[in-house]
Parts: sequence; C-alpha cells; structure tokens
Amino acid sequence: MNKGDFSTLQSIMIEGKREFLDKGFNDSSLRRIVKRAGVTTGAFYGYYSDKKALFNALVFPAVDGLKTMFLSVQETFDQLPETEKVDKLYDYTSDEIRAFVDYIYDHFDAFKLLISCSDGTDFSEFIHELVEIEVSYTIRFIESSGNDALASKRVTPDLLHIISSAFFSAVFEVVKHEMPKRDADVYINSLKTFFMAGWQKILNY
Amino acid sequence: MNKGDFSTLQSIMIEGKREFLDKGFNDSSLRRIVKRAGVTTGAFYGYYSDKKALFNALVFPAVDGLKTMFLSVQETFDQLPETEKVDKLYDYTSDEIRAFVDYIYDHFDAFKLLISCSDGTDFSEFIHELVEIEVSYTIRFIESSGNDALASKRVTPDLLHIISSAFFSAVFEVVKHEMPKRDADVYINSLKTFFMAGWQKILNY
Amino acid sequence: MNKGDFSTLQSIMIEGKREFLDKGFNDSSLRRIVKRAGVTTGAFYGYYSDKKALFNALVFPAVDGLKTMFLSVQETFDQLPETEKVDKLYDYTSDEIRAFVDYIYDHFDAFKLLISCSDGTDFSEFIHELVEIEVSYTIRFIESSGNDALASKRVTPDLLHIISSAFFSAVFEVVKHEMPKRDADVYINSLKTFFMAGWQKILNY
Amino acid sequence: MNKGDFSTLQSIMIEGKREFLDKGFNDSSLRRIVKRAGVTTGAFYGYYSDKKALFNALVFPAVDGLKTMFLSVQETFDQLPETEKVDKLYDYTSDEIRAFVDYIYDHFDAFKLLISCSDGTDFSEFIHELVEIEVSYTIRFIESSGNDALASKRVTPDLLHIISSAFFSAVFEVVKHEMPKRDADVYINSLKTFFMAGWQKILNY
DNA sequence: GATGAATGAGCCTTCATTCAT
DNA sequence: TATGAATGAAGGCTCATTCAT
Repeated sequence: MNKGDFSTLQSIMIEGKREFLDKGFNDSSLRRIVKRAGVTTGAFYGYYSDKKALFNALVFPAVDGLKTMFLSVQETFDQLPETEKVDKLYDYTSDEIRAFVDYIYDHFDAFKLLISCSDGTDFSEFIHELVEIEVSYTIRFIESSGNDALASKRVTPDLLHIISSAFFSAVFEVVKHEMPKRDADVYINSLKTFFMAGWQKILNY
Repeated sequence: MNKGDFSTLQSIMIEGKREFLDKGFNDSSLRRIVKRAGVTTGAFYGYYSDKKALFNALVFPAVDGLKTMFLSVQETFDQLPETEKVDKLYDYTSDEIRAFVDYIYDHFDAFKLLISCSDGTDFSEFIHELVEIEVSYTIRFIESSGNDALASKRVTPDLLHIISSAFFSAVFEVVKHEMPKRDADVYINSLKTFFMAGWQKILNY
Repeated sequence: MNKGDFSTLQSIMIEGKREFLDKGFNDSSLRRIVKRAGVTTGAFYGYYSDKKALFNALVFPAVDGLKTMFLSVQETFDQLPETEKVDKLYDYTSDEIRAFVDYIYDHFDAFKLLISCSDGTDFSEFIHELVEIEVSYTIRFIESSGNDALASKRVTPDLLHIISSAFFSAVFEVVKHEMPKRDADVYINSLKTFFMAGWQKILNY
Repeated sequence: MNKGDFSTLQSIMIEGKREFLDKGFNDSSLRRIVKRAGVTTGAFYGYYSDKKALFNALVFPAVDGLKTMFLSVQETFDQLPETEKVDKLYDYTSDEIRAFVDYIYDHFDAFKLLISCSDGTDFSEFIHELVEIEVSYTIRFIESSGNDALASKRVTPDLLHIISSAFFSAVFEVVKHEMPKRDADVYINSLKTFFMAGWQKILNY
C-alpha cells in the first residue's frame, strides 16, 4: 500500500526528490526513499534500474529542455545577419535571459537538485556544459563581428570560460538560495546589466 | 611501520590529501588512506578524531589564512578616510586581488581540495563565506561613500551577493582547472577589469 | 504478446531451455526467461508451479524414456535362458549401447541440460540412478551365471558401482563436449571394447 | 566473540566448509557462515576478499598439491628410458595411484568440496584439468613407444580423453560416497586392474 | 603512541513468487 | 488464460569507528 492518494511511481518520485534535496545524491538512501514512499525496494526496481536512474528521471527532462532551448537561442542569434547582431545584442540577450530564468523557475525542483544535490551523478558538471556552449558561440560571434579582442589575445577562450562560468554561477545562485521568482527577475536583470558593461569594456564596444 | 622517511602524521596527511583529491571527501576511504600511509587505523585516531578532522587539518590553515587576510584587507580599506576610498579603489583592488591569488597558489592543494572535493564537509560553503564578508564590507562602502544605489534600491544586498558570488566562482575556476599561476594572473586581472566596469555601471561611478 | 508464431507455452520452453543452457539452473532467472519469451510471470505460473517444474518439463520426458528403455533392455536380457546370456553378451551389449546413444542424440538438448546444467534440481543425480539400475542387474547376472567373483569378494557391489559410474560418465562426456553423433558412435564403440576387456579381466571370462 | 576455543579464522573456515558441503558454493550464504562462526561479516572480510576466496582457501592447497604431484609423476615416467617404460608400466602405475589416493584421503574434505560443491567456482572443472594432463602424457607415451594406435587412428585423443575422464570420475566416486580409505584402496586397485585390461586391449599390448 | 581485529549497521540490488484485475 | 505491479527476504559487500592489547 503506498502513501495516500499517490501511485507507487509518484510516491517514489516525491520521496526521492525529498531525500535527494535533503541529503544530496551520494548520502541518499534508497531504503529510506522507498520506506517513506510506503513501497518496497522491489517495487522501486520495477520503475528504475538504480538510484542514479531515479535522479536522472527527476532531473533530465528539465536539463535537456534547458540545453535545447539554450542551444536554439544561440543558434538563432548566430544566424542573424552580421549587421544586426551588435545592434540587437542587448535586446536579444534580455529576452534570452528572461526565457532562461522562466524555464528554470518552471522546473525549479529539478534545478535545485541539479545545483545543490547532484554530486556523484552524471549531472555534477551541468553548469560546465552550459558554459562550454556559450563560450563556443561567443567565440564565433566575436570573430565574425570583426572584433580584434581574440586576435590580439586581449581576450582568450580561457577568459571567456571564466567569465561565462561566473555568469552562470551567479544565475544559479537564485536557485541555490530559493529566491522568489519576482525577485530573481529583478536581480538577474541587474546582473545582465552588470555583465554587459563588462563585455563592452573588454570587447571595446 | 610508516612510509619512508615520513612521520606517521606526515604520511597520513600526504595520503589523505591524495585520496581526497582523487575521490572527493565522501567517497574517500579512511582504510585506504591509512593503508597507503603504511599506518594503522588506530594510529590515525590518535591524531584525528575522525575523517572530517583530517580534511579539516588539510584545509583549515589555508582557509583561515585566506579569510584573515581577506578580512584585514577589507578592514584596512574600510578605515581609509572617506575621501581617499574612491580614488584608491582601483589600485587598491588590484593589489588585493593579486595577493589573494598569490595566497591561493601558495596553498594550491588546500584550495583544490576545498573547491573540488569538499562535498560532505563543513567547507562546502567556503565560497559562500567569502561572499558574505565581501558583501557586508561592500554595503558599508557604498553607504559611507554617499552613493544612493542601496537607498534607491537600484542595488540590493541580494544583488551584491549574486555578483560577489559570480566573482569568486570565477576566481576559483582557475583552481578547478589547475591553471598555471602565470596564466591565472593574467586572467584574474582581466576578470577584475571586467568586474570593475560592471561595478561602475551599476554604482554610477 | 508472445514471441513470433509460438504459443505461450512453446515460447516459455524455448527460452527456458536457452537460459538453463546458458546459465545453469541455479543462476537462471525466471524473469529473464519470461521476458525473452515475450510473456509475463503470471502466464508462466499458469503452466508451471515453479522454476523447477519448467526444468522438469524440459528434461523429464527424455530422462524417463531413457530409463524405461534402459530398464526394459536390462529386463529382457535378464529373462534370457541362462545358457544364452554369456554367448550373446557381446552382441547384445553392442545393440544396447547403440540404441542408448541414439536415444541420447535424439534428445540431445535434454541431456545437455541434464549433464551440464542440472545443479540445484532433482536431476543432479541422474547418472547415479542409471548406475544403480545397471549395478543391480549386473549383480543378478553375475550371480545367476555361476561366476564366483561376488561370492569370493573379488568383486563387490561398490566396485561395480564405481566401474559403472566410470562408464556412464564417459558416455556422457560426448554430451558435455557436444561431440558430433558420427564421432560419438565411434568413440562409444571403442569405449565399449575397452570396458568389455575390463569386465572379462575381473570376471575371469 | 567467536565460537568456543577457535580463532575467528578457524571458525570461519570450519563453518565455511560446513556450509559449502551442506549447500554447495552457490547456495551458501556468507551471512549464515559468519553467524554460525559467531563472527561478523566485517570480520570475514578481514580474512578473505569474498566468498570465492574462502572456498579457494579451503580447496586450493590440496588441489595444487595434487596437480603438482601428478605432474611430477607423469614427468618422471616420461623421462624413463624408452626400454624400461612398458616393463615398469604396471608397477609404476600402481605406486602412482596409491600415492594419488593417499593424497586425496590426506585432504579428504578439500576433495569432497571440490567434487560435490564446487559449482560456481573456478574449480568446477577440476577433473577436466587432471584429464588434460594425463591425456597429453599418454599421447607422448604411445607415440614414443612405437605403438601405432594413434597413427592408425584406432585410438584418438578424444577417445583418450573420454577414457581418462571415466577413470578419474571413478576414482572420485570414492570421495563422493565418502568411502572408508581401507575400502577405497581395494576398489581403486581393482579399478586399476580393470582399466589396465582395457588399455592392453586397445593398445594391443 | 600504535596495533589491527572486530564491529554491525548500512549499502544497492536480485530473486521467485503472489494476487487483484 | 493472462497481466505485471508488488512483495520482502536475502544476497554479497563496505564503511568509519572502537578497544583490548
């Protein structure tokens, strides 16, 4: 008999999420999860192949959606006529970030797991992957726009990596601290202003 | 019989560091550590009360030193006559950061442990603490300098927190990626330039 | 939905045989069997009471047939007039063994299961049972033929058991090694020659 | 606290042997072993790396000793002058087999484990290995003695394998049935007589 | 100071089998 | 006949820690 009105699967997901959030992936106990879910270990393995698979299920859809969205945004911008890119950069970025934050808040629990509890899983390098994507598109943008920052070595891929890393770390701070969406929108917008100033400075725009 | 010419304690520290770096705190095995150190579990517990205490010992001096240094720098700046602060801000910061990075590289292993392997220990929130320190001094500085950013709520403590978080995350990326000191100096300097532009933008200097 | 054109029962038998041959009885997984058979566990238990029952079904008809045949051959020989027995012994045995091997090869899979995969089942002592049958008839033959080997304790039931055991072990080696029938016929014939010489030696014929 | 006057290791070995003999390797439970030994699982793993290692420890010394002895006997016979081999064959073999049986009875428990309970271990093919050794030396002997049995294909390696297999199976029947040593000596001697007659027949000596 | 055998709870996972549908 | 989710005991094994010597 499982817990209350929920199906076995639902109970497992609910209690899995609770346990992972509470203890982190590594220190989570499958037995505690199933016990709290009012379910047996055997039942668990009917749904998931192992503990990792449960974490995956809780997190993958959101991660995958975010990556897809992020890639498509970057790709769309990349396809703009060169002449429009710099002009639209600010507005474009604004929309992009807003959508990004919206998406995160629409899947808040998943990102909370990802940011705070993914140690020991395949997602521990999640931010790193977003960074890599952004860096590669940023390099394309700088080069195609005729800016000499890279050519002159005033800016290097490593620096882009570090700055990008800083940016995403900052964004996900709102998740780490479970900031209300309303506040997050404001902060992230200011953050964007802050970073835009930085980019203009080092890219000489 | 312990390893080579090293004392029991030294062997434990050397092999502890190796294991923690290799596996992270949680997945490290005390038995493997003492075995490699050519020492027994009993001997270990003569020096440390538990696994956490060893991690602590490897990491605390560096952490404490960095915090002390950081606090003193902030305090010294805080004590400057109001009139000098803004003028000296840029130079001051440069020196401060340089010293900060020097310190990190002088205790590289400890910070590598802290950044990459501290999950499960009391230090997992290490960066967070530096952020808190910086934010509180930044607030004092903004307020005392007569800048209306906070009063007008254009800038909030939370935003400061986020930006500061971004900065320290970026700085410690050089540790995570084990960047050569020479390179790190250059990147961190560019990073500072980047962030200074941001600060000027949102503080209206 | 079961596999291809086969009925539920057929699928279970086919995949059961495959699994038992592959892993042996003990290490076989019922769930794997029904999964591969495209059938459910529930369906399985409609046909068989448990895992052993499936093994039984795959193996019993052949085992039973062989035992019946073997018993009847022994019985027929036993009923021959005493005067004919020794004369016909050699020819008789030849035919008997040929039929025996033919039967095994006509039910090769079943005997392969029996020889190589029956650990943990009621058939693990299969050869032992054939031995017991043969020994009891051999004793009758020796006694009725007036040979003093048993009376003089030159030969004992235990020795008969051991030799008989050796013989059947040898015969079933052809199954264990999946020897082609054509080869097996030749080897078994030589084996019979070999053993006949032994019998003549210890029975003084 | 372990059982009675025995050390932890002794208790584990005693109860391990008991459990393996009772249930066979696969169906043996480590937990039952340690429980009966009055010891904890953790203590077990201080002595053996896993369940297989315990079986190994109980069985390997005896197996290894027997193989070594068997190989050396075969090698010694192989080195005899060609002229002496056939003459000495009978006597030589007698001594060899006696020593072989003595060795088995000096390590009876180990061979009982090997014969009756080794399914699932690396020793399940133990007899097979003895057979391979004997077959290879038998081939050398036949060839070097000028006998045409192999050349004429009247006898083949496969036949030698089958016969050798029969012989060792028979020998180890005394272990399977836990026959008293005194009886075994007599039976094995008769068995040897039986087999010698067979060899003479098919090799035309 | 040091030993290292022993603890025993805890880990994840697999299994044959049952039963309400 | 058939489903397949659920059972729950049992499996082998690892761990930080303790303690008598």
